[in-house]
Amino acid sequence: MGRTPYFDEKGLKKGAWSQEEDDKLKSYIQRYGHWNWRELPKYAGLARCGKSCRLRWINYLRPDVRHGNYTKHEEELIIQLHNKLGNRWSTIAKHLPGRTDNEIKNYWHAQLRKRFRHGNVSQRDCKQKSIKKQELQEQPSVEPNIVDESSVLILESSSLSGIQSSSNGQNSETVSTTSSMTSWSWDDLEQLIHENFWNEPFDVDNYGFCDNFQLLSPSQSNV
DNA sequence: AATAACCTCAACCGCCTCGGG
DNA sequence: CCCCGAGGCGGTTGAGGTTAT
Repeated sequence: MGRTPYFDEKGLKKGAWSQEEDDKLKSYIQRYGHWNWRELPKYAGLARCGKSCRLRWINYLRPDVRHGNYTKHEEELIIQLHNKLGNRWSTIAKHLPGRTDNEIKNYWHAQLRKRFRHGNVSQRDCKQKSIKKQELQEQPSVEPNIVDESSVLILESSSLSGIQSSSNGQNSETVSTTSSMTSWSWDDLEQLIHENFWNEPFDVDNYGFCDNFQLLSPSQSNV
């Protein structure tokens, strides 16, 4: 995947990175660090702009970057955090160790696309029909901050059972809850996120945490 | 088997923020 | 203050892969 490599008018390479470029960037940063992104490619022997190098390192080459499927736990966290924070992907990413803002953003948009489809309007259809962004935002069924009952099942876990989606997507002191559930402050949520991530072993295929989740139908979830 | 439709995600673009001069 | 450069961020694009017809 990725874009076809090409050179711009300044002779800088754009598009997909080659293995050789990856190796150069990685070994340079591991040896000298990224002291100046604009100057770095020159010293690393790369015909790339600094921005491109920075993105490649942050989103792909960094040793602590984790790729692969999202757990139900991560999925729920993203939904909850997005409801709380909106499109602040970098902030959301800070709560998911090993995940990058770009990756989370992509994941979220993939989820949104499912919601589009449930409303019989795919993003691709929208693009092809040149529907303007503003027009999209005016459609109630595609409001990104509202958890769509028809397409997103609210996950209930033993540890997160009190957390429900905030319906307005705005920042508030507590995450809204159902009437029978306890309120969660933002601090509680942050603490929970932190504890779960560092205490739970990570294994995508055999993630025991998932066993604690119970899928609720929209009517059950009382959203 | 061929084609269209859809999905995924790496990468780019442009704007914003912040710090230094 | 104001300007400028660098880094950071969010939105968007586009190409390859997958699934449906």
